[in-house]
Amino acid sequence: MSGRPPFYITTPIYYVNDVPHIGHAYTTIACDVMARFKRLDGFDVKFLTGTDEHGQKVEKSAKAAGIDPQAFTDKVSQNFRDLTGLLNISNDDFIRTTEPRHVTSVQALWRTLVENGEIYLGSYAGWYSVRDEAYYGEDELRTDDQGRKFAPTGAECEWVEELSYFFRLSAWTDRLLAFYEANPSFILPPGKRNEVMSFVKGGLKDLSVSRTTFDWGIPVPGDEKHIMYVWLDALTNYITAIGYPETGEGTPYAQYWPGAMHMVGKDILRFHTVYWPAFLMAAGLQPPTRVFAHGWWTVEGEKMSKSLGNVVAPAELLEKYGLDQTRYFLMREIPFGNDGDFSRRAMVTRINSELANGYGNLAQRFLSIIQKNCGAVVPTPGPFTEADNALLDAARGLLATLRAELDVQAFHKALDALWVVVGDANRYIDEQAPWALKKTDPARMATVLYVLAEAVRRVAILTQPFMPGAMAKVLDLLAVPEDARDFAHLDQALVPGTPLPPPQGVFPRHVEEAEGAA
RNA sequence: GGCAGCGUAGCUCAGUGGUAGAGCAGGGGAAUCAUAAUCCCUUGGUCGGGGGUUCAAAUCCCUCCGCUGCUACCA
Repeated sequence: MSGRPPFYITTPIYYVNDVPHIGHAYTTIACDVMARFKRLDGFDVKFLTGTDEHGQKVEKSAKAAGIDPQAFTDKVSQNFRDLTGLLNISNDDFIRTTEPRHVTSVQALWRTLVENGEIYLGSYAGWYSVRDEAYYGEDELRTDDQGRKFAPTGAECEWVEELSYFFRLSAWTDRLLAFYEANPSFILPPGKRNEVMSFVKGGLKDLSVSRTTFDWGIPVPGDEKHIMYVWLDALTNYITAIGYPETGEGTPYAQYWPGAMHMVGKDILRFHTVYWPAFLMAAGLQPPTRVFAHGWWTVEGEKMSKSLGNVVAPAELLEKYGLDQTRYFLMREIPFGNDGDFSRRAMVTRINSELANGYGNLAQRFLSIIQKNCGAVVPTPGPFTEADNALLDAARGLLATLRAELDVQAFHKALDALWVVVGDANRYIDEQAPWALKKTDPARMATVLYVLAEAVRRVAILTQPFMPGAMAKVLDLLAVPEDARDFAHLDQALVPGTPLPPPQGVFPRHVEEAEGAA
């Protein structure tokens, strides 16, 4: 227990049947930036990611691979665990829906819902596509000359009737709308909130929450022929990880819930903003605080797809462009929440123009003057001029700006604000021209270099959430102690006389190698 | 079809009533500490078309064209 305010952030649990791609990396990196920012800002952070491992598709894939589902998921889940290492993700936990703690949690939630009269046994009938794992409405289907029915996806459908448990979602329409009204920033960005609200306003039907057509899932307590609906299973991971069903005082649940923020792709927005709050409220629990739906990346202007063969593997990017560069690009290139395009050209432009030329070169130029002319120690400043204070004030103002931007997940704006100060610093060094002061006024030169070092120290501390590796290097170059790199130490200025190591490039320029038209 | 949104400089976008903006790209210049990086100046738009309200519209209203999202159990 600590007095620090709690902050709980989650990625979706990734479906193990997928191969990790840039989209997974994007979601996870965004969460990592939030988590690191909040930690540096003094919050007690819990950051969760993991894998979703149940369902008919997994069962089939396992069968196709000739192994049992558990062995199969053990194997593929590791792909996502590896991804967190690759991306330097600071998650505190990695949950798998096949873990005992999760089975316990989901079954407890189920029992509570049953006790509360929110679940009843009914029967579900409709046109079902095995391939799509989905039911379709009569009006959606196409009938061929032999009377066979086909889904819009082209998959053949069959009439299926099965016993199923239902969740009384219809009863929650008004209470959900009231919840959205009372919590305007529950769903971000605002456009998505409107979509969800208009969907709910259209009225909700009860939701089938169990299946009997396959086995790979969590059994319904007391009626084990039934497997729980995948979303009831999957969504519950967010409270499993904080110890549900233990919710009493002093538990992680009591500490972190309901102050949770779920980061999701726009495709799974409804499950998180309609079903999930309804499940929770029906169980007498509170909905989370924030669900943010981000957009999708295209690649060189085209939709990413297996058939096009243009799926971008995270490892490939990291190898080619570097980890922090990739993290920076993904957070900077498009307004968070919008769709955007990933292009090699844009990537290289940002790396060279903003990282290498803008930031890296700035550090290199004043650090090398210090190295050569100030005895390789933090210079001793004299009185500050108006120009000095202007730059320092700009750097001092960043914390408030970043807090406000990250409060609504505006990562691109946060980076933009940081780079405004980088630009200020580049103008400042040109205007002050310390290389000229070297001969005319060494004391003034020392002041200018000190001001630059201080400004860059602040910028570097605040940029850590986005590029932890590179910023650690910058802070090393400024000899900032490792325990003085959180936001509480922003006002702890550099100490004149502190020895500085020889400067090293932090962001190398990216030079395209000659290569084929790949 | 219904609901919502978008269409502003070559590209990506900001700007929601008061003489059109940023970054990148293009052109010219300065400087030389630095990763041939930086800084300054600059070319460029009848703000999708048309109509209306207003002293004044990219900004409000109507209409047309084009594009996008959502429209339930498709990870």
